[in-house]
This record gives sequence, C-alpha cells and structure tokens, in this order.
Amino acid sequence: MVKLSTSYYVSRNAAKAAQELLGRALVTNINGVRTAGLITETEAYMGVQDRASHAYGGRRTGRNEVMYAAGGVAYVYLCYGIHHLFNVVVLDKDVPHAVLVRAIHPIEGQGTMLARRGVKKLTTGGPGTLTQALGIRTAHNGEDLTGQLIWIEDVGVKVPKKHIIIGPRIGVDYAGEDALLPYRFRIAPSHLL
DNA sequence: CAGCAGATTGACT
DNA sequence: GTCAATCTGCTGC
Repeated sequence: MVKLSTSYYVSRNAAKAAQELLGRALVTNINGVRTAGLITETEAYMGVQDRASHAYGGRRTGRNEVMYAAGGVAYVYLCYGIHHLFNVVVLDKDVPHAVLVRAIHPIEGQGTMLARRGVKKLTTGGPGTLTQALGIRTAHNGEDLTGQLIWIEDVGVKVPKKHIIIGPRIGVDYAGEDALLPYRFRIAPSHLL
C-alpha cells in the first residue's frame, strides 16, 4: 500500500486529482482505530475563478483559510451546521484548489463505522455521512494527509476511464454557469462492489 | 448587530 | 414530497 505523498498533491489540479483519486483508499486512524474506504465519488473545486468554491474571487475567511495552504492537507468544514464535509487541498500555497470527497465504499472497520453512525445499515453515499463513518470532524481541518491520522493510499485498484461517469456538480445551482461544469467524477454504479 | 442562505441528511406526512 | 436541525459568513440596517 502506497501512501500518497505531498508531491502528489501539489503536482495536479483539482479536476485531475478528483479523477485520479477514484478507487484510491481514504484511511483514518483515529484514537487508534483504523477505518478505510475506497473513494467512489468526488467533485473538483477549481480555485478563485470557480463560483461554486468557497474561495471564489480570492475570498479568504477563517473557515476556508486552509484551502490556501500547500496541497496535501485536509479541508474539513461544517455544512448546514450539521454535516462535516471532507476535502483534499491540492496545488501550491495560495492556489485554493480542492477535491470534495462525496462518497466512499467501506473496506475496513465497517463495525466501527456502524457504531459511529449509530445505525444498523452502513451508508456512506453522501459527503456528510462518509466523514461521520470515518470519524472525521472539524478538529481535523488542516490535518496533514501524509501524517498518521488521515491519509490516502493507492491500493492497486485501477478504474478504467470508461467506468468513470463525469457530470455536473450537485447542489451548486447558485453558481450559475459554473454549476454546469463537468467537475463531478464517480465510479459507475455497476462497478461499485 | 440581526437576518438569511448554503458544497446536506434523515425523519415524518 | 416536505421540513427541521443548526453553524459560518455576508449583507444590510
């Protein structure tokens, strides 16, 4: 298993990283408990020119500050006051590109995920639920993705391009024309196991 | 400083 | 299908 390095994150933009991260494993080791899932759906947020991004127009707030950090850190923020959304910051310092991980397929620690979510049937099909299953909270905002808490591994799973569905992003209608850009990537449902 | 809308989810009618 | 939960940051008084 190869943990992705800092150089990996800074050397590709959000759209490219979003596509490449499909099939890779998102792993957390929180309080000594390991949980992991294959990334099955992502969205790219392409910096200051992307109206759907928190960093649109170069906006900089206490919450999105970490988007301006150099690639290879986690951007975790709260949406609607309830849901934690997990993003991977890519490219260089002051270039706020990020990849939103929208869905995973659990491969390790499913029992822990069930306990964390307090449910019988495990669902990780949404950006808010996958963070809950993996134990990611806002406390992990800015976490180094090459550290010992949260990281992404190449587990040898290859996703052929023809199995990747590309489409417009979800829930960003307010972004006008930018909402139509093909920045959403997911593995074809028939290939999720 | 008060009010509102948002990269969502899950429970209820 | 509709609606509440509940935090951050922006807009307007």
